[in-house]
Amino acid sequence: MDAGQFRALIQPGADAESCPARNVLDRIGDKWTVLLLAAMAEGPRRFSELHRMVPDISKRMLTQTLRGLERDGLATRRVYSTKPPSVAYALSPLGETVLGPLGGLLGWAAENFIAIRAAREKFDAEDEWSGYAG
Amino acid sequence: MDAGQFRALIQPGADAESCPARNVLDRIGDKWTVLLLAAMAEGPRRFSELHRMVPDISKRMLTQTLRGLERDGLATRRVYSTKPPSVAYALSPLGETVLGPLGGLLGWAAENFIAIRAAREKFDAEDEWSGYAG
DNA sequence: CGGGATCCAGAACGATACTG
DNA sequence: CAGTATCGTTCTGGATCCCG
Repeated sequence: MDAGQFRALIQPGADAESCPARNVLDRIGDKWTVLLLAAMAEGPRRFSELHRMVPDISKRMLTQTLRGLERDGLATRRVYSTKPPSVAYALSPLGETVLGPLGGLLGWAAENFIAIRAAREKFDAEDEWSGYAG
Repeated sequence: MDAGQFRALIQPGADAESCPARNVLDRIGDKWTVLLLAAMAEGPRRFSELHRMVPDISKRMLTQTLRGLERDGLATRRVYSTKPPSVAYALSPLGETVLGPLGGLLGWAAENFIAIRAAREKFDAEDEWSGYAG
């Protein structure tokens, strides 16, 4: 993709509500959404199963994040009236389609993480000298 | 990409500091980083130029976000000792490489935004009925 | 088991004023 | 012009308790 196309995707001047880029970034930019998309990538999972796959999430955020995905049509929620009740979450067809683009970005992250870390450490080291006070 | 590869990119159980996925998402998930990457996609820009391209950012956040990009090695900062001084920001070679994967995700957002909006409105409409109290 | 309700700490962000 | 410093707000997410 060239730079011009890239700028078009941002819609400069558009408010956050009507900008597709900001909308999707607001969702995947939160703390847990991507982890849960990954957890559901291989198939449906129960609530407690998702909680085990992402151990450091609180029940509150697990519920809330799944609600958000369901609201956006990326995941589906099915309730089974067993005793005690069980609930299964799965990616919707739409949700499946995000795995490709998202995986591309995460792949980039994995490939370049070393370089990023190195840049960070170098930057921080130089910053220490600029803070030098004699 | 298949689901197994997707899960590998997440590194379940890894702390946020050492997880490439969480690191890159923490950066692009903030309010301004992607807008600024887009603004620099076509070439170097001056500080005030970036401010005009992203009008609703405060100077504080503009500086802070650019610092973050510089720290991660995605952007470069060059100071020209003119009078008054001017500063130019540009994508680094590493920064250029993120435009592809990021553009893929933003393209997905643009393509599916209508469907997401529709799902949202449907979900919210049904929620109103579940809140019905007689 | 799968949540909802409430409270609270910290981070992110905006507004304003000041500076070399 | 290109920032820095400070303050105040808003927003996010964790902790805890309660429910069918």
